[in-house]
Amino acid sequence: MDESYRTAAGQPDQTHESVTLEDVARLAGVTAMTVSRALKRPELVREETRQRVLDAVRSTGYVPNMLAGALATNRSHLVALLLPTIATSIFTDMVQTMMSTLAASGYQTLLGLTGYLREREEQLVHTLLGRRPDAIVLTGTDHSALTRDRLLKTKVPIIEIWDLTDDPIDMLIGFSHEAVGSAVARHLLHKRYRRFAVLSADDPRGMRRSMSIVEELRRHGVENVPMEILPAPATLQAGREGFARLLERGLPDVIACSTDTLAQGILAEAAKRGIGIPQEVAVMGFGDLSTAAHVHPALSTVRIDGAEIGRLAAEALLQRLEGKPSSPAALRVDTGFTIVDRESA
Amino acid sequence: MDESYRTAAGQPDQTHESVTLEDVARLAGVTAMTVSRALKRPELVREETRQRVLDAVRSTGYVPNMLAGALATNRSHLVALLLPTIATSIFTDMVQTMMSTLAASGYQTLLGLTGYLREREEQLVHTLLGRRPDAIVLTGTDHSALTRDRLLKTKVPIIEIWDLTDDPIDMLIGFSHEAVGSAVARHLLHKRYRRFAVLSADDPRGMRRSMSIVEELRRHGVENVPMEILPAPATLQAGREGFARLLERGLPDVIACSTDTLAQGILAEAAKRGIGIPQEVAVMGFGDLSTAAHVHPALSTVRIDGAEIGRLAAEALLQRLEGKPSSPAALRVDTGFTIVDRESA
DNA sequence: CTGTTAGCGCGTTCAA
DNA sequence: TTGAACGCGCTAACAG
Repeated sequence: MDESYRTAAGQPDQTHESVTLEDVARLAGVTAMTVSRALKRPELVREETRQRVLDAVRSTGYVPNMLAGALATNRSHLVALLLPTIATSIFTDMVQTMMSTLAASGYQTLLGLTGYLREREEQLVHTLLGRRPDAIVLTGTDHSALTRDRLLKTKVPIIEIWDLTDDPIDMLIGFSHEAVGSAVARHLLHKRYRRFAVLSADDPRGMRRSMSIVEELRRHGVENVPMEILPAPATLQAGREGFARLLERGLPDVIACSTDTLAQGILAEAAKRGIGIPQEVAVMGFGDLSTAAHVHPALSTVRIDGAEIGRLAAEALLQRLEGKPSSPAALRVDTGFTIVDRESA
Repeated sequence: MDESYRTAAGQPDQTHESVTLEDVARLAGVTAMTVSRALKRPELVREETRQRVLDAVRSTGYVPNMLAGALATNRSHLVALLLPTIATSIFTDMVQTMMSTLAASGYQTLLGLTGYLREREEQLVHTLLGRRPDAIVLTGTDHSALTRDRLLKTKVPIIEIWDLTDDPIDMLIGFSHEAVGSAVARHLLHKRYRRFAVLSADDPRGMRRSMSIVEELRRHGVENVPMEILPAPATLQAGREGFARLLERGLPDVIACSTDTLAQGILAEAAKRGIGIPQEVAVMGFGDLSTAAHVHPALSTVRIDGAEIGRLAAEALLQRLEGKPSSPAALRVDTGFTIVDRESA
């Protein structure tokens, strides 16, 4: 009987073994409440008892249960971060900066990878909402209708980063991909290139940058710019393949890439084929400041400052979460970008 | 009175606005418990009531509060993943694979970045433990004494990945960095190079690979191998600088790098200086399968399969968390590595 | 098949 | 300065 009853539990015996406030309290000869205060509001507890409590904490190895804490206070100290992928270096600087800034204020980051898929993002938003994050960070501004709805209803602070739009869900920090594209086009025209080509990964923002290049060129009378599109995320190998395909359509003066990684792929394939970069073909990239800074001496590129986006986003969230009740105005920041020419670098 | 009472709350009015089981239950004309069952164990609920419940869920926009659920069941469905950094591509494949495998079984990932710092890891382990994760994944096997202690006491399943050791905390999936180093050395000797150099980032495992190269070379009679060490994480720029410094000590036949990124830095600097790779200097890298697969046609490299590590780790965890109570034996897997020569590729 | 009771661990809110 | 009672939202266990 006893035997069968014990095994009836089914799940492995996850004995609730963890030390609780109560355990610490008993050892310190106080109430759970006092222990809680000693840890969170030390100034409310007499020095002596506080010491007894801290000793008890140490000797028991007590670790506060944030699940319970979050449930009781309705503050999870969790920030949900939705990112397309970490397979490309483009976001790494932003992520590192945002995470460490948040961590410094006691917030942890719950990461969700969308793979540039809106349905995935939709599902992730739903699941992550279950953790009751104190804030949500979304990459991009293009979401499913359902996602937007859910998010607009929530009172959770939301930041969309890495893009601009006229109707953000809440806060917004990013830059215009159309502006990047046309700036690239004008830069290349200014440098007197004649025969252009575009190599793009098919992620939404990369495509917008690329299309914007094409359109700006057209506005300046350049038609029929060859363009190759490869599946996201952009990889070295994709860059090599794309370059090979572009070559079949003739050697251009310059190739504009949606990302530095593709540009580097071109460098690799060019080395293999003995094509001189930038003598025979110039290459232009796009990327995060820290990774792009020294990409390759033969490369020009568009730099964006991922770290700044991460820092601004984290600070805006913290302001909203911990700041004074004075209604925090809607935030909208254009972080801009910089064109770095290999010759001027 | 009423007025002052309301503002006395201090914190911004985080009105507990979220829909609860109770709300749904009321609408569906059942108990909270029935709603819970309808969602988690549908087979225990009559089809008709189940439908009523689901309708109520939809019309209220109910999202289960996993904080409360976790507290009640002592299962958080959270996996803590401690990683040195995401600034290098070396871990990305592992992370993606692990996260998606876990996500498929309803587990979310809590990321902690240690920056290769043991104190940081120690602190992160402490904080993350507060979330009561169902499992913990650590990168590497070298932890502070305190971290080890804490982790050994916990009953939470733990996996150390990306390395091997004789006394793992719990489960272990990785490969030997000493073996990588000596294999690289033998490979290069076999290819008849004479003048060697080593370029390494100063992260612990990278250093072990590099030192192992040097030692194996010494065992074969090659002494005084020049070695440059750069701060972690490895970047393109670090590779360029390191290469420049190595050149000051004379041009070697081959340079072995602790990471592909450094190797690519060498390629960039070599291109700038007009040094032919691999004609004048051969370069050897090290990296994750998917990113290293097509690094550069001029590069040889050591491939490790990050995706496999991620998959194995996730599956081992799931097995332990959801598997049959049959005591899950200690797990230890050597995932090995492959040397890929540019000529044989 | 459904409801009731109790408790997960913590913090808010009073009272002492 | 400290304690007692209660509730956060959910689910295990048992009763019906």
